[in-house]
Amino acid sequence: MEESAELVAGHSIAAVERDTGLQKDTLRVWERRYGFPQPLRDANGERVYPPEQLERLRQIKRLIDQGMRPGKIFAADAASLEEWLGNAPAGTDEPQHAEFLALLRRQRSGELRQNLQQNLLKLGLQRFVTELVGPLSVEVGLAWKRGEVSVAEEHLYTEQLQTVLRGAIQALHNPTQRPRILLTTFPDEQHSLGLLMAEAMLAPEGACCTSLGIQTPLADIAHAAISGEFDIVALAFSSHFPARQAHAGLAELRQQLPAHVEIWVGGKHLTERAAPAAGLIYLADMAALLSALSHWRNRGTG
Amino acid sequence: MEESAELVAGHSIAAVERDTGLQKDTLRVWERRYGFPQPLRDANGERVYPPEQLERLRQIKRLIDQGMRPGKIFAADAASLEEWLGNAPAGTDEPQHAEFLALLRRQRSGELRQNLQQNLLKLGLQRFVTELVGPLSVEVGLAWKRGEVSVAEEHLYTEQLQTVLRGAIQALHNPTQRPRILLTTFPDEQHSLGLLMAEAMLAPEGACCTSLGIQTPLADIAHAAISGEFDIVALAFSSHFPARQAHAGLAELRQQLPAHVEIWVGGKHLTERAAPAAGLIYLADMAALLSALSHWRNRGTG
DNA sequence: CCCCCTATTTGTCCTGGACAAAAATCAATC
DNA sequence: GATTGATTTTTGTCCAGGACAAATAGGGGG
Repeated sequence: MEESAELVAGHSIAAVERDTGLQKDTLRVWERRYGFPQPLRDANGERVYPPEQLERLRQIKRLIDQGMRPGKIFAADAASLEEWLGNAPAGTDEPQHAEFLALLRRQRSGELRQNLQQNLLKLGLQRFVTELVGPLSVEVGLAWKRGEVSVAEEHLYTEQLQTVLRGAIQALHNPTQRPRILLTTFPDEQHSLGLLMAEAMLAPEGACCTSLGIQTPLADIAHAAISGEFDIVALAFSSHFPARQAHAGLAELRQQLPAHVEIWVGGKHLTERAAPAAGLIYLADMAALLSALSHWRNRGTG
Repeated sequence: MEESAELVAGHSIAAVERDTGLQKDTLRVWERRYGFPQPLRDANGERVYPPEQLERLRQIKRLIDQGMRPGKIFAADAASLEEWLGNAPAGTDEPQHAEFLALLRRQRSGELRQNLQQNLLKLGLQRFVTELVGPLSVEVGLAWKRGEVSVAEEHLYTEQLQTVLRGAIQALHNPTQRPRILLTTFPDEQHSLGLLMAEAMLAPEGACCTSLGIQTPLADIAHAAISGEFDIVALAFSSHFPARQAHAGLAELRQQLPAHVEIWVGGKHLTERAAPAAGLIYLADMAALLSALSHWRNRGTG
């Protein structure tokens, strides 16, 4: 019922699904439409994927995650595929970032954290976020796309950064001040760093931040905001969150919340596209959080 | 391509797969063979599962995970099914837990964290985990199932607990000692608290823990373990992770890792079922981590 | 009681067709 | 020329119903 061992021959379709994240149906329909992958068959007629094809599928998945379309990928030959994987738009590596990336690639989690901690003390929390963490996270993402950093190493980065940021935020928590801000994301959103960075920007300003973490259902966000008497609901969206889904959800949330509760929308790709929905405040970057905050305070007192 | 919202009508087969851990093929073949579930159909002829059937499927999955066979379950009537399920040893609410739950329901995140922090100081990190956090997390989960606690409140609990645990762990990190333990979960696993609790148990013992957080692809776990020269890979599984998927993945991981790297498997429901896969060390609870650790040390020095 | 053989149960895989959401392309307007 | 709206193409998921092997249960010997 389940492949076992599979000594050298290859992998079952279930194993490929596990390893690549591509659904079984997708693998079969690709084979039918594009002629790749073209697995061998065992005695029972079941697909057996050789290791090379699995590796190629992993690469293809990476390209698709980057937004490339299957049609183009399968039409291309091996040469241009290699090229796409290697086409680093060479973000000018600042020397500081190169150092972090080197630590990451060598899995020196302790040193990495120490280094982050030192920079936090040197820069202060807010500049730490805007000047170091923001750009560095982008850089790590790019390095992952280029295949220079593995998923495991990206996770390592996230973990260490979480520890450092949470430690700093914890010390600043002030439960009595205003505004009261509820931070969270929609369901399907996987990335929590944006929330932590936002909290790190707002906490030193004396805002009372409460984070629900990622993936809070819409109805729960609205209910929590009302019953917790929050002034602002801040939503974070990572760059590949479907814009359509975001706008639909935001419209519904706006409707469920009383007008005096502001909704802050973080996520560069949502601000770029002109989508001037009423009653929403779009924030292009972390610095914009500060102006939005002072704006709220001026309004409140003025 | 993907269901969204699904206001009240019901759930797609993909949603049911996500929620129950039962594969799409299994759901279809049950319908064919046993006549249950019997989902409605939408305009396009696709299955739409009403909430009651989804709930029943969840119950059935629980019974199967306990070792009961589908044939018996589907042959039984509703009464005896209730009876099978009813033998749950009603968790006696300790007064301390009631207090935490009350804070949670009133969204007093600050007081909640303070309270957790005080208990941490009072009990020490390891007893804090085994005596308070473990039982309390189960209690919160049950309260959620009973509808007494919302998703938002559960998230709030997770966030506060993360802050407290990470703060405590950070101070203990010791990068030079042995064994070096890599902590993470398989893809599809959503819950990170188990990892943090494990780290909290191990760090005071002088183990060098590195957490990759949740959802690390199999190949990346193996690669990171080897290149990082880890002695142990510890995987956490929450109670509803599909056992089948877990065992398949563990077998493959065992194959990809050198024999001298131990694999520790955390998750009560995986240890209950007799699944004596060779080369894996099953841990029924947090306390078992300590005996596994001393076992490793005796072996290493003995 | 344990071990081996057979029968049943049960989950996964298969094929090939269909369709809707998302993306891309094209058309028309300010 | 750029933005909006309609149309076409691409692409992932779903369906039916048949097949088969691993897992389990049942039945004798030793």
